[in-house]
Amino acid sequence: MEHPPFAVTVDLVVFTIRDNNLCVLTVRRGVAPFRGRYALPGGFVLPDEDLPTAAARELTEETGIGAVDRLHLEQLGSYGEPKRDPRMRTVSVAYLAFAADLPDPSAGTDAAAAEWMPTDDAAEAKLAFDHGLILADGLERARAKLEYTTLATSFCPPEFTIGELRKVYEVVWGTTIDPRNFHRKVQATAGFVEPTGELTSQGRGRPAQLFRPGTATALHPPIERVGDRLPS
Amino acid sequence: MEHPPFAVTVDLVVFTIRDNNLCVLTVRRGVAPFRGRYALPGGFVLPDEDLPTAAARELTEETGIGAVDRLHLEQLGSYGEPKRDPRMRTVSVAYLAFAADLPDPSAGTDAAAAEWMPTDDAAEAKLAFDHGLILADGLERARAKLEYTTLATSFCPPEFTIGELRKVYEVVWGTTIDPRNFHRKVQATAGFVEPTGELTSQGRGRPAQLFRPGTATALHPPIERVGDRLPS
DNA sequence: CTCTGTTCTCGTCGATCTGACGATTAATCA
DNA sequence: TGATTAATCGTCAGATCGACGAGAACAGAG
Repeated sequence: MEHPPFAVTVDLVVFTIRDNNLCVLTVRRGVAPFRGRYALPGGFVLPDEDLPTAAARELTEETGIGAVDRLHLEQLGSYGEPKRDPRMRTVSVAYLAFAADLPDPSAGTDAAAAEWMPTDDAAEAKLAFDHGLILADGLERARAKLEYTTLATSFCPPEFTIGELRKVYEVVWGTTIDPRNFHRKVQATAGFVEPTGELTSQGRGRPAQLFRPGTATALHPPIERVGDRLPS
Repeated sequence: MEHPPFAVTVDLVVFTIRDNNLCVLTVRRGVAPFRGRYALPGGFVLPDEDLPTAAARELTEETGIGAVDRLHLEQLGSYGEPKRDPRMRTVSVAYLAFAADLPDPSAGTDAAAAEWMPTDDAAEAKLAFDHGLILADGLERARAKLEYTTLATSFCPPEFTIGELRKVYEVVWGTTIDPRNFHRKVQATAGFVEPTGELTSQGRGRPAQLFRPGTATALHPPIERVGDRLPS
């Protein structure tokens, strides 16, 4: 039994929240196949490169997002359907990333093709290859992760209010959450957030306390994903 | 940018429970590298084969376990560290499977090298390649899955008692669980188990009701993984 | 046959958590 | 100044959980 040659790629599902919308990072393809269609950023793994390294490199190359920024990166899964790429047999290892709101990737970098697209639009845009499936899997993973981990803080700036953190849950889940119960829950979970001792001075309404991410990574007990689903 | 050639393999972490022990399916390698060492079953993906198909095929070829048997199969993750296989650059897609107690794979099949090994022994046996890492990831995934899914029934025969189901949790988690609270919890979760209406006639103690797996796949709320950790 | 040990099954009780929601505080906006 | 908005603190009833008591129904020992 020989070992048939495969091409191995990494693809990235990078989420952020912009303007109260969950957005995914996309690139417009300049070459066939799927020329002109939107796709997830990604590319071939180099001969001497680890998979997470390849994911980080492709992200930087195509979008200018560097390791400098606070970024969560985890493996999502692999996709190897024989005809997923009409050119050759490929297996793609998908990675999932959560990013705080970042400057437009198209400004000032060599990756002018990259842009943030609301996930609703991306679902309708018929992404290239099987990237629509990968995006759907990433979305479900992201929603599930908010339930039992502290990763929602990855969507926030270094210092944030509990209201901003709640907005993350509401945007990703497409629900509304009672501010009072959420506030109680977050405060009661040791290590979720740490107070900085300072207050916000902007926006309307009563000023809010500022918090930093805490040291905990898991939520016990989790934050249940229920509530009124918004029409979207 | 070219596409460097990779070999793509599937590796399988197959768990079952034998004699009150969580066991993993292993094969003894007959060729270099790692000749004579134990490894997870697996092999190369064929040119026109989907990844889950390759996993199922390798499982049948190497162990005789067919699709006939009740078996849960899910993707665990991919491993592509450049030097994980000294022969060539490979990426392995690992799959995780839960099986009910099955006959010895070495009996009557062409896969005489396969055997069930207690996970504790496997952790000490220094598996070939990075299979020790893959096993550890599979073990953690399996333990987590029992918390919030109904997959514990995959370890049971088609009809089982609540006591047998509880034993699955105890063995996989290495804990003891209060039989009365577990009984209440399982009964209160709609769709977890369905009564067959019959009783067991074997074993000591009061006969127990027999159950089938229900239609639910997720547990809301989950069964918390706490309790007295056994020394093991 | 009786006793003992084992396992299944049903219940109770207090602590904790949750969802719904009232009320106050402190800012901005008209 | 009054309306609006958002943050924060409390209250309360219902659900759930862990710890544990108690009875039921079997097998095996003496």
